Amino acid sequence: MREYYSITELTREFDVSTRTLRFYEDEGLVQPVRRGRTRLFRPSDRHLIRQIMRGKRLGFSINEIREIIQMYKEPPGEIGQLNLMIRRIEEKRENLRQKRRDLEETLAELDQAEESCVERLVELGVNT
Amino acid sequence: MREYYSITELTREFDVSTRTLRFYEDEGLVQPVRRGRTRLFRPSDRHLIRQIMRGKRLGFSINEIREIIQMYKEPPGEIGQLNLMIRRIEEKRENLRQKRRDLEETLAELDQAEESCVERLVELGVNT
DNA sequence: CTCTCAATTGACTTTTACGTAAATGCCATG
DNA sequence: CATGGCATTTACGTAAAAGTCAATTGAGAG
Repeated sequence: MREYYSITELTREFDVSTRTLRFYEDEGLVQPVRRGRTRLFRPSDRHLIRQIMRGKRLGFSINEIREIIQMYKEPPGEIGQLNLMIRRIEEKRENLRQKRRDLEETLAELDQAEESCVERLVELGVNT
Repeated sequence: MREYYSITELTREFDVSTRTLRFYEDEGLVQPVRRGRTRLFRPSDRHLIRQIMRGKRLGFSINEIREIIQMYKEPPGEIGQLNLMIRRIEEKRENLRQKRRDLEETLAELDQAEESCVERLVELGVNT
């Protein structure tokens, strides 16, 4: 496992701009270490970026992504906090399950749409 | 089946503002008929709004939603257009399948996170 | 040391998706 | 008829998430 990644390496890997990665740093989503002023991203930062991109593709806002990332971290030590955390996780999961339903419905409708197109194509093919 | 819905009925049903529905009209996503200046939404408009909301929950932009809605419509009559449409639909489906993978991964990680919390809770419970 | 090139910082701009306010229309009800 | 309750239009505002640009800076090659 590599120890450090440069910012441009990661911009290439994830197809984002340096501006974006710095923005994520400003937002506290990643904390690359510094050698002088140069950012050195560790594997853990890289993994976080992967999770951020996933969140983005799913349409989560930066704040929501921040929340989700919080959940991946070490569980808190206090019982109240733990219960709160569990409740939040359950909420997010329900949210994701809703997205999954939306997704399946949309896929189903697109299947239908494609079928209509293919049928129409067959009709046209037959009439030629 | 109801013939018409008022704008406020729909704002309540979908929990959006009138501004939003008018915005969707400006964007050409719905075309309610008019009685005088008053908008009358038909069942088809209502169905479109449902699809729009689904798209939004999945993180699609207005433009992407517009594209998807295009796909649900009557297939075009010309062969070239049909083939193009089919290709586009396939692209969207691939896009959705990616989202599904993202979603499953995120759900899996949240499962893990919750488990960690519960374990931690058990430890604390035992030590008390 | 100088040159160069990538990296950084900070400021300003842009796009998307609405929110909000003001002024006004339409109409049923007391 | 005036009052309340939706509706409409026009216009300006705004938050999120970067994009863009300019001015520096630092580190390594020669």
